[in-house]
Amino acid sequence: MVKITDVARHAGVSPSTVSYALSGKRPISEETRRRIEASILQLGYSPHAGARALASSRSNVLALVIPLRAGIHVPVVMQFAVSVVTSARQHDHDVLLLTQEEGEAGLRRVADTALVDALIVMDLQLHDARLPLLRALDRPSVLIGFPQEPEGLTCIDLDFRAAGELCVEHLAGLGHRVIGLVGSPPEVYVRETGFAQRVVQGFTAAADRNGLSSSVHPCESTPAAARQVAEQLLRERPALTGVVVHNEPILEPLIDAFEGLGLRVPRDLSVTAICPDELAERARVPVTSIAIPAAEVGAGAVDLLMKKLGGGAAPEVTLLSPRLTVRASTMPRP
Amino acid sequence: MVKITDVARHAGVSPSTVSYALSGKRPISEETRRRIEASILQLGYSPHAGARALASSRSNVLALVIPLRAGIHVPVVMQFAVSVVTSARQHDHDVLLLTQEEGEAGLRRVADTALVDALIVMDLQLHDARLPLLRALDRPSVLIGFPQEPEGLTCIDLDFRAAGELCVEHLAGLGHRVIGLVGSPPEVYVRETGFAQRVVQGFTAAADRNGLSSSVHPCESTPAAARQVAEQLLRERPALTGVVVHNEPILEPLIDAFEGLGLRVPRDLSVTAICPDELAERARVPVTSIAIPAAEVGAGAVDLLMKKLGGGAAPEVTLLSPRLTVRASTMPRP
DNA sequence: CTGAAAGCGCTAACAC
DNA sequence: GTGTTAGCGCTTTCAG
Repeated sequence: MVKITDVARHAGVSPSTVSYALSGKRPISEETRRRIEASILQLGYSPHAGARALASSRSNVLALVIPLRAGIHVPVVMQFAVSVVTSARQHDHDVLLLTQEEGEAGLRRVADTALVDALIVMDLQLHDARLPLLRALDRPSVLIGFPQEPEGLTCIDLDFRAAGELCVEHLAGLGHRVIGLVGSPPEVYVRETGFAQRVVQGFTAAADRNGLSSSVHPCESTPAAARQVAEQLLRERPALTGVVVHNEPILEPLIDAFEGLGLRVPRDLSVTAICPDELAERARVPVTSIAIPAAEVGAGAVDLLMKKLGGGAAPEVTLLSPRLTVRASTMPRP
Repeated sequence: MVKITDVARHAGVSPSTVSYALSGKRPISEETRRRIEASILQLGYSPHAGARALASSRSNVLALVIPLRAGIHVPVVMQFAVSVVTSARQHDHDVLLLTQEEGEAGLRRVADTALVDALIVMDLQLHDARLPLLRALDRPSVLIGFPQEPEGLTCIDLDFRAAGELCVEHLAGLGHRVIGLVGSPPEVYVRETGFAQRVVQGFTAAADRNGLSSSVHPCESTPAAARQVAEQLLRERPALTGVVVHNEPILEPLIDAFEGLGLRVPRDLSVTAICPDELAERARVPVTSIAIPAAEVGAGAVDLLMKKLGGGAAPEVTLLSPRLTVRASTMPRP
């Protein structure tokens, strides 16, 4: 193995000069720098990560905790992960993958052994057991998602409240006056990440603001439940012409159910959703939707972490603005 | 930060004794071990990963390269990844996540800097550009999937040939005499991972062995193509009663197409597939299928790597036997 | 702008 | 069964 002393000798300089040439932490004469670079290339030198970590107390590795819980949409998680890795690499960092399974112990382990410099945690519960630990850890962290109390933490996610509002604004702009939100399963509104509640808040607020008649319908993620909600909606609110869906698995079944009941989308009923683009695109009728900007969130999380690692302060709350993509499932009220 | 000398002093032993107590690399008296463990707990000691890596030339980290290519089924990739992480942890290793994007440079980087001890590479092309590098690297690696020439490498995957055979045996056992394989898009048979070819080989061999009349139909992954293949099959092979599908996206569309042409599944036509269970389960008619045993493959890959890291020899080829799950889409020939 | 040298915290001979 | 100690390869004062 070729080491820094080999390079130094070969270039006729001291090891520290090579080190500084590599890190840029002090000025090196053009001439010296070129000689060093040539030697590195010629000898095929790569600094030893462990030695570096030991001497500098920086591993240049980030931990990424990915969720395993049922009900999460896997492709989106993958998008987050890829985006985090890509962004991390741009900051000369690597990414260590942790599963939710290891829980607090895993976080503590990689932090305490100095395996990683910082952590990114996805998929937070409103009252996550890991929060106290994350607050206490000597290493910075960024959370993707929001717990009940973001105090003392750094969180980033799509602004789900604004997403709910934006869906309503879109429908209102098309002239719809009676709308419904078909939401996540009831239990999601109780525990979990709270994003479901925020969608409801945004939906309701925007509906009120625009003078729309609105109603909210939590719904299990089964076709049968979707059918039931569709029937109920038509029965109770015959003037309904707009629906917002925030429940990935039943997007298609719900549309099927409405069509089975004689409503054509979008002729009789406009449908918007908060869901991954791929799902919205692939539906029988491509659905006007707001996607989770996984790439932006991932990159943003890394940027925040880098700022903190650099000693800077990061905002506790970072909300990304939703963007609505108009597709074939919405049109002006008949 | 509390270090090994602190623990040693606190426990009244030498640093090396603490080290050996931790690694188990030499016998420690019961009494001493207890004192050390108590001190570790009391002081909250965690060994510094970098220092460890430097002194032992072992980082206890594995690299996992995940694919990004279009056409791969994301949930399966995630299953692999989770399984690798879980298995690695059981061997006291962590997992560094690399994306395909970095290519050879990424592999070289993490290997040369001694960031990782070994590598797992997913989603190999038949003639993968990374193969020479993997063969030359001073660190062991395991490939999930098979290149054209596995010589000098260690590969593991589902036995796709046996999977093709098993589907046919199942249909033959139900009395079907005329069967077809609806396969992956044509281009997949040319480049890519070669698993598609192996399914065809198994399918054809088993059909011949059982005296069945068989035909193979590559198919684009679009509903339109699926419809076309269905029509063609009915036209050219009116006696057809069994179909094997090896093309995830069109599994449902193909069944729809057959039903649209007046065939009921499974009454008139038995359908089996090679695809993730979730897909097979969720179909309109739950499909008898062979899944990719992602958890087993991931765990197997880690086991092979550990064997190699331990200085042992690992077989070049490890094929996992397919398991067929009977669901509602197959029944005896009418 | 460059060098010398003292560690970083741990492991693994080597000694007993 | 335990202790002593020499590194592992790099970074970073301190000195010039």
